Amino acid sequence: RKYGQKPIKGSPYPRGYYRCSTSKGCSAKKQVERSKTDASVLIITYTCSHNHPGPDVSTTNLTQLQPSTEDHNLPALLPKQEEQEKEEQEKEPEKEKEEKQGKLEDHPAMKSDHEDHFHYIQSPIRSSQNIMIEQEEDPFLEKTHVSSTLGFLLDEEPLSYSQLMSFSTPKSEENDFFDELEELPTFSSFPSFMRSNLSLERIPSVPS
DNA sequence: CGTCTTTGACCCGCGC
DNA sequence: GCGCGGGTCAAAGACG
Repeated sequence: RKYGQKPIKGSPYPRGYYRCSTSKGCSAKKQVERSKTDASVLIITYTCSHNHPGPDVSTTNLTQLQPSTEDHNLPALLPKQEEQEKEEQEKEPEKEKEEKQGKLEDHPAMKSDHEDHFHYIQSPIRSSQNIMIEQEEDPFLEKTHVSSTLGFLLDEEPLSYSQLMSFSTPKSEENDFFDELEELPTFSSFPSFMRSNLSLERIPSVPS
């Protein structure tokens, strides 16, 4: 659940703050911001871990992923996030209705643009590094979780990670930015699986 | 009616 | 001690 948003000094893009709302005591948090250097790159930072089992594992798809992610700090939670993200995604489009949507529909080209970016983004390594750095720098973050998360991301699928972060819409408005943000988190949770997932999710969001 | 997103204000830590 | 930047809280509005 989003609980705050702040403009960041050296970045034209704001940073969004998300917290796990599944459980009161859960202190799992997530920060999402767009790289100032690469608008197509999203930087997602996870803080703390969930102190509760995954809520609705009903997200069948995720279930598959879970086995591998289990060891990582983002276990069942991931699924949950995915759900949230999904919801958000749906919501976001609503906004677009008012302003952006028109744009998207009007500019189907954007879609291709999107895909292009994807490709482009795929150069992951750099993104991953960014993330790691941020997390490590942050003393507040639970290094344990962070490192494991990052490590697993990097080790297992740096690419996926980059994909997560990478978004298209460099010039897109903030709304778009956030919209995408939601999706990213999901990916981070799912290593290899993410890729397909990502594609799937993204597609729907893009009106054809 | 309940829940969630958005946004402004407040608080805290850090650097100068 | 002051100012700046970042993170969180709380109120208002919007939506389902």
